[in-house]
Amino acid sequence: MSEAEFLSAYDPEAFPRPSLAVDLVLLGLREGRPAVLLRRREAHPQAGRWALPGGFVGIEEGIEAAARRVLAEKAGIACAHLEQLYTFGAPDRDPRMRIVTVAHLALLPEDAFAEALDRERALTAAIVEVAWAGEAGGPVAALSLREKEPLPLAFDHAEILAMAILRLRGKLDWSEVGFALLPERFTLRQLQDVHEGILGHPLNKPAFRRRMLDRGWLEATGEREAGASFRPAELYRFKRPRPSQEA
Amino acid sequence: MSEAEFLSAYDPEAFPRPSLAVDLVLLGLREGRPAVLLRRREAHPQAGRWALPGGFVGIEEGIEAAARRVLAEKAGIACAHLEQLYTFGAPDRDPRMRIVTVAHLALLPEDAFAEALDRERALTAAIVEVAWAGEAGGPVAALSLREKEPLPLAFDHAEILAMAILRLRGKLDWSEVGFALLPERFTLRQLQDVHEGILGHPLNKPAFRRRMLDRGWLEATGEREAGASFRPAELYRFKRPRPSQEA
DNA sequence: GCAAAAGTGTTACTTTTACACCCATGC
DNA sequence: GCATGGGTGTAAAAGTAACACTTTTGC
Repeated sequence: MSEAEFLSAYDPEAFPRPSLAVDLVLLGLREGRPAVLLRRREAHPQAGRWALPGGFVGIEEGIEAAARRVLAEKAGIACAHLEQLYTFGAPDRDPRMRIVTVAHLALLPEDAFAEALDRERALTAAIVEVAWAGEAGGPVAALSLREKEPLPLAFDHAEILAMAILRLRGKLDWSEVGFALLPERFTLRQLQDVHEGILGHPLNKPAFRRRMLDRGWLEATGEREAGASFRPAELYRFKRPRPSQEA
Repeated sequence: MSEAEFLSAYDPEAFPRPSLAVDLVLLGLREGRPAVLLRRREAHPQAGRWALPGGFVGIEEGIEAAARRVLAEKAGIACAHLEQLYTFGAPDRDPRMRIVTVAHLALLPEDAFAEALDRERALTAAIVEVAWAGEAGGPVAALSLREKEPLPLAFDHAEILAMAILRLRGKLDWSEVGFALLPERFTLRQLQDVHEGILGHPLNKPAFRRRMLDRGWLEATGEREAGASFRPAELYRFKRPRPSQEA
């Protein structure tokens, strides 16, 4: 039997299959704390609970493509840092049917976060309250912006959110993800605010400055921040390092 | 409409779905280098190429459960360190049909690796040749044990293998995964061999010893290695740290 | 005693941390 | 000139790397 013959004889419907979805943790910073964009579920199941934006993966659609489509359709965002987080597939995670979801983490600078919140009326921002320090892991809660009341999350989305925070904390200071939460030009103080917001604790200023500058990621623009009643800070730009070179 | 009514009206067959599989990178060390267990594909597609052991996820089966089942069925291994790696779902990764696979990394101590290789005649060991240093990333090759000839890998399995190495290198020295590649009792030299094999470069002995001992992961057993014609090394045991405590 | 590898002490070096201070700007 | 936050110098501390050396075993 040739490969072509084999393929034509193959029955792709032989076994029942789970549905495949993507869910997005749309993460930004608000009031110096991590924040997510959530949708209130109007339909069953779990009507009234808050869910991460998500959608099914099309039969001819790549997984990242599906995530980008959801990003565009549900949040109106054309481009953002997007990475695969983890795949959640407990048989009972959704009562409708077996749905396996590939969770993704999308990082939004403060203005993109605010824009999406303005534009998409279905989305609500929630502060992410992290009850643990460092990379210990554990539960997180989503709090409403104003009343700071907990918003109950749908399905296993609290777990997904917790993993997003864990991942981000883990790679923040050795990778370049931090810049995805900043506008194109930013001050070192803004960069430090991002790190402090994600890590959940204050950092030493001179040490932080030097670490960042020594990484070779930053390029001074020569421009300065405007509108402050004190010494204006220099604006930096993220300089993508040369592709790769190692010994 | 109540939640119960909604659920009974829901049609789970509304859209075509991808098939969902798990693939396992069964990683061990052989001749001081990383090695994987592969199956030669006898059937189309890609007959003659070498594939990671894998299988479909049952409709009522959790993803990790499926990975453990494949571990048991295809490698005869009841228990090993197993972690989810990444989900691969390019639409054309398998010519039969759309198959999305959740790749996993399983770590086998040297004897478990050898046992699985002996027991399961369908499995072949291959040395993983890593062409890059550190965590630069890039292509890897699978070489036959004896002739050191490259074994062509099926589908996107070379990519999966590369990601397994990348992941392992990345977390080797701050996490406890290294111990998953060792028997219950081991010498510091064996531990160093594991690290050197995975990282692909030699390490300084006193520095390595002290780092490991200072981590608080090791417990001296008081016993000593036997059968050497030189000073026998102390045997240590991995001591799981207290669950978690942070400031 | 010799060979081989285990295991340790010391020094030098690099990176990180902390504190203090100076600088530039708007009011 | 004063308040405010930006930015830098210096010194202490911690962690890492390298080397030389001692120890213990089988033959």
